[in-house]
Amino acid sequence: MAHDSYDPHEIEPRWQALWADERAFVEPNPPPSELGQNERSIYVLEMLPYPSGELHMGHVKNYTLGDVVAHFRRRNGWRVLRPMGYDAFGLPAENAAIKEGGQPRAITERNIARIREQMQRMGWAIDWDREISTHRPEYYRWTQLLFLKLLERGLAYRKESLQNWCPNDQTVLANEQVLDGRCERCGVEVEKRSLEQWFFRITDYAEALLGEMDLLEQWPERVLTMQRNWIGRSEGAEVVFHVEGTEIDLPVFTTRPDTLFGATFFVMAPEHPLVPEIVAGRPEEEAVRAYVKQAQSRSTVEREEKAKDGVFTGRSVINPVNGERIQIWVADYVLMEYGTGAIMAVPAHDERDHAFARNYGLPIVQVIAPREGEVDVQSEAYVSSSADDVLVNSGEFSRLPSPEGKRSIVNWMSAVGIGEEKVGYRLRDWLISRQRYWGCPIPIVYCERCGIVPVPEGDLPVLLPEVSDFLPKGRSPLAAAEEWVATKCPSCGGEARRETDTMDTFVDSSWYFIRYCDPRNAEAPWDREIVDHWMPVDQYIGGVEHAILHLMYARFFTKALNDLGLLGFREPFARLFTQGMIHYRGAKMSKSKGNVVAPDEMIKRFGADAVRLNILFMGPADQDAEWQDSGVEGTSRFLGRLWRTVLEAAEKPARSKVTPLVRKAHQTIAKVTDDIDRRFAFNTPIAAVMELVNEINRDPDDAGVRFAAETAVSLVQPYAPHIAEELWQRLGHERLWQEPWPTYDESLLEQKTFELVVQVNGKLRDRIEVSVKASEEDLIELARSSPRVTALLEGKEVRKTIVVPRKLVNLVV
RNA sequence: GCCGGGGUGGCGGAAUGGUAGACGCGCCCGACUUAAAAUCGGGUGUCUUCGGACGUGAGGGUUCAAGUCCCUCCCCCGGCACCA
Repeated sequence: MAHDSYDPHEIEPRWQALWADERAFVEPNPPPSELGQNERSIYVLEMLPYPSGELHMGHVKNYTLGDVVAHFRRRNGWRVLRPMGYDAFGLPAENAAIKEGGQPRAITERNIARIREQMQRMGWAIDWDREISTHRPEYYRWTQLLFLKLLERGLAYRKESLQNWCPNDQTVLANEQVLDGRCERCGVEVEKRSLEQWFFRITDYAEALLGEMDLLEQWPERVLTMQRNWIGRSEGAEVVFHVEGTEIDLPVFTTRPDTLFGATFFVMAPEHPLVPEIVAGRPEEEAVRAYVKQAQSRSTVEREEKAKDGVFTGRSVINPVNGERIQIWVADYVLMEYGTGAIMAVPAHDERDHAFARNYGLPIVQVIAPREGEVDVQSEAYVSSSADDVLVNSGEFSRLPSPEGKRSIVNWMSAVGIGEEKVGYRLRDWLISRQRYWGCPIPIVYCERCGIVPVPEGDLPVLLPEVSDFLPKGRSPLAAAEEWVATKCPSCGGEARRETDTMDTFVDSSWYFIRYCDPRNAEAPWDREIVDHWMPVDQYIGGVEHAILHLMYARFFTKALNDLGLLGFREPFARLFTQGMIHYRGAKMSKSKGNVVAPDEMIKRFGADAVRLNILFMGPADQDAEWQDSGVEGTSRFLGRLWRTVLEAAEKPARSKVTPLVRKAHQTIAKVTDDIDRRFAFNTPIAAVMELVNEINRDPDDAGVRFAAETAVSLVQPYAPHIAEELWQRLGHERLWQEPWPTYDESLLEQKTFELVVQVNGKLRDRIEVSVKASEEDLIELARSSPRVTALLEGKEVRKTIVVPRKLVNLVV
């Protein structure tokens, strides 16, 4: 009988409408009496999308992965929280407003409408009742409240310091947003500017961010490594050097206290605040001032590339371990941002100090020696962290092994009060101020009398006013909104001005996963009981590009909110899966490279199911993958084959006979279930279902055809839900999304016979079809009597026989 | 330099220490068709004297048996790096 042919464009919208009608994927919060009973509840979350007008392949991969997990869990009897929203503040909308005119708000709303529609066309099983967007007052009101909570606890603060400034985007950037001295967004080289800005004290959490990685057993190693690198913990000591002839003490941080006796000079960063005081009134003052000025005009990149230079200050410090006078220099190879902005220089054992010493003829004294052999520290620094090294020229500490030397010197220093153990971090506090318009206003007022005054919680939200000019001018466009800026001090009622900077958008996305649990709460950012019911997120899925930025900020927020008593957990994301990127024509698929394949185009041609199937069939989801133009054609062709195969099978009666096809179906259930659940592999289940369908076509008269076809449809549902529902219905059933996940019968996993592999000396010599009931002795006998084997055994003695039941026999001669 | 992840046909990739290359793409042959598309069937690692031999970045090792475990090395990708 002839069937209609597979038409995704007819099927897909119909089922999407039905899912919406029947509220198929809406998961309301449990009633208060059931909060906390969450054994069969799971929170599946994918990273919050930025709503550009266009869905891209990265989104398709991300949300289809989540979709498979969500469907799989739901059909296995779990309550699944799977929300969606938009990371809607940010520069692109503002830049679009500058370019095309209009308000960022309107542009953003338009883009959200478009991307939502595209997502709905993908058929993702999302609870749209929980939709949020970070740019709406109902959301950012609470972002502001959380800022105030952090402020109250001393975790938000304002300070003046040298910051990364992007001259293109006309705003400061957090350290995390600078790559190789360039703006992570636009690629322009960043400058240094001294500005007063708002920070979050993430460095207070450096230890927790490292230590509590234990709670993240399921995170990919590479992400943890990146975060560890970023935090950059190093153990050492802080040692105080006294500046001769002044009242000034200068502390330095060193990881090598065992080299203290080798400190032959001292270096301060050009930006060190005490440099002017040290040289004031001295003959060297002019030269030092000139050097500092020159250093400040050089970019970070320039500083690194040039030879190490510096200038003598005319002053000396006293080396506290041996009382020796050593010269103080100012040099820009010492960074103000790390440690104390000053170092003790040990040229014998540090390459940088060595280069500097050679340039200026400063003394080089060896204090570390290998246990055996000689090194010439005059020609090259001896940099080694070997436990076999010993101290030399170090007074009473000489001849101690290096690790012991470290300990002894630190102990002695803390006893006499000149130094102590100290841990240093590379991590800096998170700079959150942005001199841009389209972001969450910082709820702060500046009053001449009262200073920095937080906006009272009851006055939130501080609404973002509409302005007409978004062109960046080095200060926030909000500063031009005079009526908005001028306000009354909440504390004294006098004249005051609002903070005009907005928050980094990473603040918005550092707590959205919490809001999803209780998205319509108008009294508070969330109800803790509800949040503790769903959170932490059981399975988080997203791009590896957020390994440091978003994932570290969100971890910090969660810990801080936990310390504030607002949450009952320390880590936001229990399990993390990072997907690989999509490449096309040799480069990462991206708008800026001009090599995007629009999912929308693909849907128009092949339907959402084929696109979904293809993106996961491409390869292991955690690896980067090259987009193949012919790929979707392949999966589309498979869906056509599935369609025809199932419709033919639908005409056959259901029988309960155990046939080879029934066994194959059970094997496929086992394989698909294990792959999705335990291995988190999404490409191989598709191959397994393809195999099953091929098998059905190979033997369409097998009595198990109908069962096998139903199994194939059921197993493919998380990947291709539209065609699966349609076929399920045509097979005479109701709603497949509500159908329990198929189970397999362990006893049917084995075929009646198997192919016995016969090896001689480990080499494949023959394959024999054998009943699974054959005993070991039978197998050996069969193997030995194979004609191809007897020829090889001729005149030889079998020394050893290995039998792997139901697999192979290996005869060793 | 340090840390992490990789390296398998023409391509994407598959393989709890047990048949290397499942599944798909591409290509070749055939069927259907006036023809084409679609679809269906068959073939497709390399070499071969058609018996086989060789083959998972290179070289060693463990094992009855290694893509898989161990050692040495090469290459590619990512992170960190003037961080004291």
